[in-house]
Amino acid sequence: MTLAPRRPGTPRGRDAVRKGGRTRAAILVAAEKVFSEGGYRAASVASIAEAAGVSQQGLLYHFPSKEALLLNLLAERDRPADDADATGLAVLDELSSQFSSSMQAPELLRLLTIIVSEALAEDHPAHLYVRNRSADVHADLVERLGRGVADGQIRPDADLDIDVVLIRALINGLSVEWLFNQDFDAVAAFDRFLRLLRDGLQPPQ
Amino acid sequence: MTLAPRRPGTPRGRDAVRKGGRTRAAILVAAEKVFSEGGYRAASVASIAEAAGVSQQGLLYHFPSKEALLLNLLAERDRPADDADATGLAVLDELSSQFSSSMQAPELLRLLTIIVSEALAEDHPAHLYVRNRSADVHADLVERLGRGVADGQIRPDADLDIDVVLIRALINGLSVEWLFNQDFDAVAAFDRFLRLLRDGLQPPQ
DNA sequence: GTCTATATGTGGATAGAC
DNA sequence: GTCTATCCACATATAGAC
Repeated sequence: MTLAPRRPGTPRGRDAVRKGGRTRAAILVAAEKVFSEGGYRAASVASIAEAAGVSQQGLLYHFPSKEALLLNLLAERDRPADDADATGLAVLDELSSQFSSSMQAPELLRLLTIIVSEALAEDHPAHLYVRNRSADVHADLVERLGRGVADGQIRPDADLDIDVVLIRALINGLSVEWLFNQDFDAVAAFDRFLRLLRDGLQPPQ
Repeated sequence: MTLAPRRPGTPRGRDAVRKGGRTRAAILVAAEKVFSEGGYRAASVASIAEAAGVSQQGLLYHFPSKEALLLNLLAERDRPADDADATGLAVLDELSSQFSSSMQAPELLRLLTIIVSEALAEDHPAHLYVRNRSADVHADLVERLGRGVADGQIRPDADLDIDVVLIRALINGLSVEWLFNQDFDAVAAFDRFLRLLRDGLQPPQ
């Protein structure tokens, strides 16, 4: 629908194309779908191209390699929640609602969950990405929970590093379990854990 | 070293070969190693054969396909602990020591952990295996914990299905975390969780 | 920007000799 | 039981036309 002429390669100044154009967006949608089915290795560039409605080489014009496609996809979809700013025990409530939200986008959840385990291999294209992402999330949670120690909401002898590992491990493990078998209430299970943890964090009265 | 003649295909009656011969055993050892690195899909039959010291076709004489190799490996290595017979809250202590033991065999732990997520895909050769194995473990834990309800050790309103999901999800999640980064004490983290859970299971005094 | 054609590699599995 | 030789499907990526 663009009537004015435009030189190839020129960045276009309209909303619809602000992030790189229709085709590129369609490829990312297709990549999310196909990568989420069986991870990076099981997916082929051709199948993603087909799902996006372009040829394989049309795809490779926008992303120079399969690896670059995955990394761009992660950078674009795996955004940290920008409203994650609770501190102290309120972090636990925030985690509950974030977990609940993540299950409203099962395809993205499945993509991220599968990639984490697949990326255990050091030669996996997302190995460093997952490692850094985990470390960032960990440090952020420890820091924000830690502010609850300062104001006496959390007992001073709490080992927040261990508890944050528990939180992150459980989110990952429950996601796997839920992706395998959706007839249990993963949010209720997570909330059960958060109650147990809260009881363990509160100072003795 | 077998001096007596032996017809091909005849089952041999000696200890060293009770389970199928040296070559077969060497192939299973190699398969455990290679599959544990990056899962089923990333492994090639040729690389397993090379690690076992046979040709690819020598391997395929013993296992008719890559898929059969994985399934045989799982059937042979993923044995349930035969001394898992605790009941009530003692199940939690048993789980702690089982988890600790599993980390003494990091290669097997890595194999099993990676396969679980990889097998989320319905066309994965181990999909049904993992599904059934999880269900069996789940039912067994619920049953043995449940006997603690009968004798008043565990509060009668406990939701053991949810708590067993937490246990299994956490074991998987902590395994992933530990395989990524071995400089934290995964057993201490698991024990911390088990203490929280125990406090939540005990009847109000 | 998107395509056809193709280079190049690697995978799993079969046939048949020894 | 183990090997060599080979087949065939499929994968990623490049070259170049339009």
